[in-house]
Amino acid sequence: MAHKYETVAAGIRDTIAASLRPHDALPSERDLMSVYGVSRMTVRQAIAKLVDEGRVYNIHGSGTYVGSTDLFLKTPKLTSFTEDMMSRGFAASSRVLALTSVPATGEIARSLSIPVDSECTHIRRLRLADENPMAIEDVYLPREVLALEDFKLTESLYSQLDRAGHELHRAEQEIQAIALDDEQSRLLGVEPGTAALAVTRVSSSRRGQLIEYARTIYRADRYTFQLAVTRESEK
Amino acid sequence: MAHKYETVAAGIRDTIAASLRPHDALPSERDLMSVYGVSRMTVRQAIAKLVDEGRVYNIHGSGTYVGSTDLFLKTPKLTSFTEDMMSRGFAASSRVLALTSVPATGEIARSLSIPVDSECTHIRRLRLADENPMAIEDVYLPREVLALEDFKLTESLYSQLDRAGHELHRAEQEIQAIALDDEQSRLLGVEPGTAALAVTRVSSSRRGQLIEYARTIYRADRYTFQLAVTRESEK
DNA sequence: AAGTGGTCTAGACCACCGC
DNA sequence: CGGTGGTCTAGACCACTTC
Repeated sequence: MAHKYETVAAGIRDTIAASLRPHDALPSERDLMSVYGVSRMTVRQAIAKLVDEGRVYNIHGSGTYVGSTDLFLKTPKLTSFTEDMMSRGFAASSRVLALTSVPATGEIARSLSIPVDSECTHIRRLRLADENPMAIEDVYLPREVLALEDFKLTESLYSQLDRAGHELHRAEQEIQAIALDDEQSRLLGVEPGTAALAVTRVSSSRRGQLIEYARTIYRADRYTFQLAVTRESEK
Repeated sequence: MAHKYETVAAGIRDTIAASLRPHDALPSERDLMSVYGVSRMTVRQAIAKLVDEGRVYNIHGSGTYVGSTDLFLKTPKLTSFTEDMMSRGFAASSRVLALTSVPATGEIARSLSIPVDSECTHIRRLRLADENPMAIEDVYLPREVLALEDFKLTESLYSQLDRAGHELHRAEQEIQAIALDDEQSRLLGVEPGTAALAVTRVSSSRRGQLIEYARTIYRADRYTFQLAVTRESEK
């Protein structure tokens, strides 16, 4: 536990779990200062982290309160399919359908800011959750990021990118509803024309370098997208 | 402009717009202190706000940099349909399809933590963007929150809730892909069986009181959901 | 009026990056 | 090694809620 505010945040989490119920008030920030022997700013940083996690909320002038247990979703994070399935309680696996080098189409080139027809590594996988088809995933990477011959089937894509110095940090996603074509429905094991969720993602490194263009098509009956939002209290 | 950090943030925004390009470095925090005549914490608070907006990013030990212009989506906020359409460049309007008092179904009662069959105000509207059908919206409110006879067709639902002391603050949304049934497709002006996006939302006040259960069905060809995510740098 | 969270100051030291 | 952002202190005053 490196930083003090993390220690404080962990302590508050434990207090909540042990003795507080939703909408109960936390001790005041000044009380927490003396309890943990830290300055007020450190307490506030700890509380800010808990707010970000959705565990507590503030009311100016009144106090800090425990959030409702049922509304406990935090803002979604950039995750791999495997991580996403784990958090949903499934075991992830996959079948590689294609592993090729392809020229970038207009859409992919524009999204990754690379020239049209420049070489990309394309990985198409059928993604399974508890051995059942869940999604079809197409990932495109500029050859400079990961060359086809360097990709290892046995290691997760993200850890290979990490090792190559292309750690992902941020992504923009677009979520659409589509109707499955014949091939997609066959792979996912549903009727052609069935509705499905399509998530298009462009991921970048901390430095803003565009790394990955991915499109994932999920079975609508097995996958939904969840998301907590707050009202922008514009100032 | 009440607070200093907002003034600083606005100043930095202007600087970026006037003279910086993506991935250019901002002045260091210590420089910004003297430029704006504020303490370091105030500078950091301003930068934190800009990071939240997706305009800049930090690299520890190196500097603060301007974000890519094209990836400029912030995390989605809790908005009314009208606000959402405005931000997408459409003029919103609506046609009320139904305005009734109904007993809460199991799903709605569970979501709002009220007894099954307790009375709810139900508002069903066809939502239009630039006069074209965009979505069908069903909103359910506990009678205690807003009684049927108190609802005014001429005023936005959210401002009525505000006045009644039920200001919305947070919501959880679930996004699904569905196939439209006959009635839905007729209202939206598309073929039956077409894929559509369904967003189910449970909204609560700052105090955690559950206020609103809403389900909105969007035409998939006119509406997509956009969302920026970051990788959880777990510590 | 008392107590709460929100903003702000003027310092300090640490962890990391790049030369 | 110098400069950067990240953490932290010990105060202060302000804005808001509650009684």
